[in-house]
This record gives sequence, C-alpha cells and structure tokens, in this order.
Amino acid sequence: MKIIDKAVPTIYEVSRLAGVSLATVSRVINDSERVREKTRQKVLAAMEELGYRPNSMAQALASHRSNSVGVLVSELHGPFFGAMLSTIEKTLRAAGKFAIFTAGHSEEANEKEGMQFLMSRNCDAMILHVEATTDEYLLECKDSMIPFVLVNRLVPGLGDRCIALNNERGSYLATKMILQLGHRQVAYVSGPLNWADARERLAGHKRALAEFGLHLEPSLFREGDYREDSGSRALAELLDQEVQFSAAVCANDEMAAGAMAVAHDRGLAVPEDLSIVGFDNAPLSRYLYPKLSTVDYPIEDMSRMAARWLLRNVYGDETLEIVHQFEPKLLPRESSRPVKD
Amino acid sequence: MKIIDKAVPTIYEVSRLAGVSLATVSRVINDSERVREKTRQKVLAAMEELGYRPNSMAQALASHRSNSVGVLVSELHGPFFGAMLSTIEKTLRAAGKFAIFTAGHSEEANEKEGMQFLMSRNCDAMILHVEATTDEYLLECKDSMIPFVLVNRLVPGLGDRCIALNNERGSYLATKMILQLGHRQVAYVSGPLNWADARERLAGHKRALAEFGLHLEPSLFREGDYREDSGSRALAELLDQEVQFSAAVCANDEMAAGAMAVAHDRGLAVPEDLSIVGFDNAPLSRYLYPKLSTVDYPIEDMSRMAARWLLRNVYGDETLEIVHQFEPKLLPRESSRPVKD
DNA sequence: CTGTTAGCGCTTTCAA
DNA sequence: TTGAAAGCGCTAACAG
Repeated sequence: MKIIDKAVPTIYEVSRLAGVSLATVSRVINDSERVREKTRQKVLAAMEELGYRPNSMAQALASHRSNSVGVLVSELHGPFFGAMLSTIEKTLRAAGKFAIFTAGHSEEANEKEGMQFLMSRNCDAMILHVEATTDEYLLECKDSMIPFVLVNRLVPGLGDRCIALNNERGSYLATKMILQLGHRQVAYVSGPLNWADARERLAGHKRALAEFGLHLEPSLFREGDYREDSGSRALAELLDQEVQFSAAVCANDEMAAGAMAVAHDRGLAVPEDLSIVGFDNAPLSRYLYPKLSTVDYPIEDMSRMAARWLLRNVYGDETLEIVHQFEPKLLPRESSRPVKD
Repeated sequence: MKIIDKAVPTIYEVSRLAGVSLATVSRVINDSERVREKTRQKVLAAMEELGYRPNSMAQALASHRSNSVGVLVSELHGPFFGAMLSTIEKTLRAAGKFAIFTAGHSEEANEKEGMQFLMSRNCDAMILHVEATTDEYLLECKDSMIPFVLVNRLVPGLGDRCIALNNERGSYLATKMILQLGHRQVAYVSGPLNWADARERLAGHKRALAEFGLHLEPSLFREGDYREDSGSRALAELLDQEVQFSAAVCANDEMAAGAMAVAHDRGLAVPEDLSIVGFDNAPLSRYLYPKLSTVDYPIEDMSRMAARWLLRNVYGDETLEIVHQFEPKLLPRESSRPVKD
C-alpha cells in the first residue's frame, strides 16, 4: 500500500524544467556551493512553479543525516515535561531540525527501549531525560550510540554532556528560608532516594539544617515518590506521631500539594499552623490555596540549552555558548510564614 | 558532516552472512511473505549476530511509507495537550508507528506552516488539532494532502475524519445542574466565539436556560479567551455591575480558576455566595479551593480514537472500531451548591 | 519458497 | 560553475 505518493514533483522534474542538472538543483536546495546567481534563480523559479519540496527521506538516505533529534523523557505529559518538549521543539525547529519524542516512564527497560527506538529512527542525536538508567550504562552508550546530551542529571565522566540543576542549592535555599522564619521543628518529605536529584535535594536540606546547628531528625523524615498521594501519606504519618513540627519542606510541588490537602482535612491552617514549601514551581503551585512557596526550576532554559548543545556539537553551530549548570531561585509565596512564638 | 554512520550493518551484510538474497532478508524483516522457517531462522541469526537494524529512511524511501504520523496541536504543553500527545504516542508506538509533534499556536499561518512541515517530513498521515484554520481550507486539504483526522472539531463534509466532543451537551449539563440547584441569575463566561467549540458550549448553556423558561441575559454574559486572566476580568466586570447573580458557568476550567481567584479577592465565598462551574476537568480543577465542579472532557479516549482512525484508514487495520462523537460527563464537586434562599 | 533486478529521490565525488 | 554517474539501504515486481 503506497501512502506517500501524490505525484509529488522530484528533483528530476525541477532539473528538466530549469534546464540544469540534478547536481545543480541539489546545490541550490542546500544553498551550499557556488551556483551562479542566474542559475539559482532559474532553479528557484522551477521549484516554485512545480511546488517542489525535497523528500526528506531521500535526503537523509543520501546524506547520512536525518536532521531529526530524538527526545526521550519520562512522560510526555505533565507541566514539567510539557515545558521541556515545547521548548525543545521550538528551538530545534527554528534551526531546521525536528524532534521525535518518546517516553521512558522512569523504568530501566523502557528507557533502554526508548533509546533503541530513537536509534532505529535514524536520529542524528538524542536529548535524554532518564531516571532509571544507570550511570554505567550511559557511560557505555557514549561510544556505542549517536551523540546525546543529558538533562537534569550529572554523570561523572559525561560532564560535557550534562545540563543539570543545582538541586542541592535549591532545597538548601528552601530550608534556609524556613529556618530563618524561626522554625526549628522542620519535617522533610523526600523524593525517591534511588534517584539522584532526590538525594541532592535532601543533601541541601541537611546542609541548611547544619548551618543552624540542627540535624535531620529521622522521625521528621519521610520518603515519597514525587507524586501527590505520597505527599499526603507522608504528612498524615508525620501528624499521627507525637512529634511536633511547624513546617514541612517537600522535595517537589506535587507532594507539597498532597501535604497541603491533608493539612486542610485535619483542620490545620496553612501557613498559620504549618508552613509548607515545595520545589519546581509547577503551575499547580500557583493554584493551591494558599499559593505555594517553592523553588523555581528553570526547565525551559535548561531544555533550550540541551537543544543548543546538539546544535553546536552535532550540527556544528559554533556560535552557541553552552552552560552546564543552572541555579534555582527561591520563590516565597503564601504558604510559609514566621513560626508562631 | 556524516552523522549517522557507525559502520552499521546493512541488509547486504546480513544476506551474505546468511547465504541468502537481499529479497529474502527483506521478507523476514517485514515478516510478510512466505519464507521457509529454516531460512527465516538463518536470517534471524545473522541479523542477531551483526546487530542489524533496518534503516528506516531507506525503508521509507523504497516503500513509500514512513510509518510516521504527524501531530499538529495548538501547544505542546499544558494538561490538555499533554494528555493528547501522551496517548497518541503510546497508541501509535504500540502499532509500530511513530509520531512527530509540532505546534500551531492557534494561529492560521502557524497552523498551515505546521501542516506543510509535517508533509515535508514525509508523514504518512496527520492528526490535527487546529483552531484557526478555516473549514474551507480543511476541505481543500482533503484532496491535496495526505490523509488526516481532526480532533475536537466537526467540519461539515469531513464527518468521517472528525473525532469530536458533544460540547453542546457538556455545557447543557453544567448549566442544568446549576439551575436544578435553584439558581436563576446565572452568569456565563464564554470562550472566544470565533472558535466552534465555544459557540457550541454557549448553545448548550442557552438550551438549559430555555428549558427553565429563561434566556441569556446580555448583562450576565462575557466573552473570554479561555485563559485564566480573561476569567478574572470577566467576573470582575460582572461583579462591578448592579446586576445580581448567584452562579457563574465558565466555558473552561482556566477561566473558572481566574473567576474563583477574583471571588476570593472580593471576599465572596465560593460556593456559599457564588457557585462556579468549569469545563474540561483539567488537573488544576482538583487543586483549586474549593475543588471545581466541572464537565469531564475525555481527551484521552478521543486522542486514542484519532490514532486508531489512522491505524484503520491509513494502515489498514480493519479490526478497529471508530467512534466519532464522544459524550461529556458532569463532575459535581465542591464549587457549586444550592442557592441561598 | 527464493533470487534478480530495477529503482525510490537525493547527495556527492570527480571531471569538465 | 556545472554535469555525469555512482551509490545511500531497502522494497517490490517478476521470474524461476
């Protein structure tokens, strides 16, 4: 079953109409080599008249480059990835490249398969946001695969290919703010500690505590999975204990939202009775009531940078500057306030 | 600059190693035609040994089909489109096809360019979520372009290619609920009326009013643009008038969120003083306080159906049943309640 | 059931 | 500055 065919004009039609050779037409298509201006005009006119459009498959086959880059993210939906895809597509397309997206669902097997899939689509390169794949595997891939850049991850030995956020500093800032507001019993709801960013965020929390002469109280610590429900569960458990606390620092906004819902349910006023801070500055953080204090994750800037990395390192645009580490910003809003005396 | 090359084995290597012809290898790749089981095994073994992967560009070029479908949506981010992309990608990939996404930003020129872009990528077909493109243009495209299916739109003359929601019924249900709760002064915040779905939703609102012997009061009507701010502006204007009303029906959740924020600011309690209803069941509707009563938009089901339409009509999977119109469901939550007597 | 043989539409040396 | 010709890796008749 032929599908593409529509009696589309080919380079051959153009060359005939323009009275030049295939090679010449090809040259003006890739507006590369020297072609006499007059010839170029003739060809352009012919292309116009025929409504000619180069066949990208044929170009790819002959030139060994597809102008496509594969993007593997955990999910295709959600505010975080939405912003990522959107930015990457825009940046790439402005440069005449295009993106193929696929999801790895934070599972090792899926992530590997996703990479294979992108390879099989003959992508020139990849942008990877992977969580389950190990550092070791990524290191191997460096030589066995097409070029790739990692977003939101710092792999030793792959430094130049990483675009990461200073997660540690982000939660350091969050916790420090809470401490500066006078809170001393501070609960922490962590992300899954088998993921590096969750560990980094926890580290920042600890550093801030240490600066105030405190340390992480196991009874005030819970590990969640970055999803809303786990935040609810964590806060409920924390509340069910005897231990007092006046603030809860959550490793992301979803969990903070879950925690806030539980606080409401239990009749605890936020922030009067309990201050809550999130991380990521997801859109939902502005819809929560009260508006969530959080830490901004510059995912758009980082995604754009990942795309630029490729434009520079794969497509040879040397004019692009690359930044590897991005800094988070504290965003105090309404869910945090000084501790009641 | 060659990019793809990695000394990748070709079908030729495989045929040599297996001791068969190119054609035979091709047959087992497309596990189509009759190949003796023993031969197949030999070929498979050779492919395995070489780590062979078919070159999709070459396949596309030779077979006139790329196994790729283009997806043009208004935006790549946001909950609505996120769910769409996610579902489409999953469905397509499970069928061995893949998707190329691009955004039209609800502007006619961008939408047209997006379609051209997808055509130039040699997609076999397209899934279109377009708002600015006219019915007439779409009608023309029917013959001049690759096959496409429309999501969230019903174009006369393109019935079989449309996957749409019964918007009219959705807002009919929303308004009817409000009226059944005893409200009689009901404000309506519409979407942009140059978009069909906004008109349909308004029609449903009017029908419900009519059933209760009411009609649309111009002073209680405002046209927004489906964005949060316009909902805020609309409610503020409404409130600044002399006219009383005890409920506001909004044509989508974003605008409802904006309206709710204004109500809070003005010291109006929701739903005690003012009931508010949205439309779409966007994720944010659950985060609002109080939780927003709304109408569910089954975007995932609809996206999946769009993908199936292609699988059936373009790739020939006759086993798939196609549904063209989907029905919305009312989702009463906490932002609506009986009118105060 | 398997092999031969043309291409698919374009790029890219190499000559002219 | 332009043209001729040899592929890129694979599919698809058509034979056998």
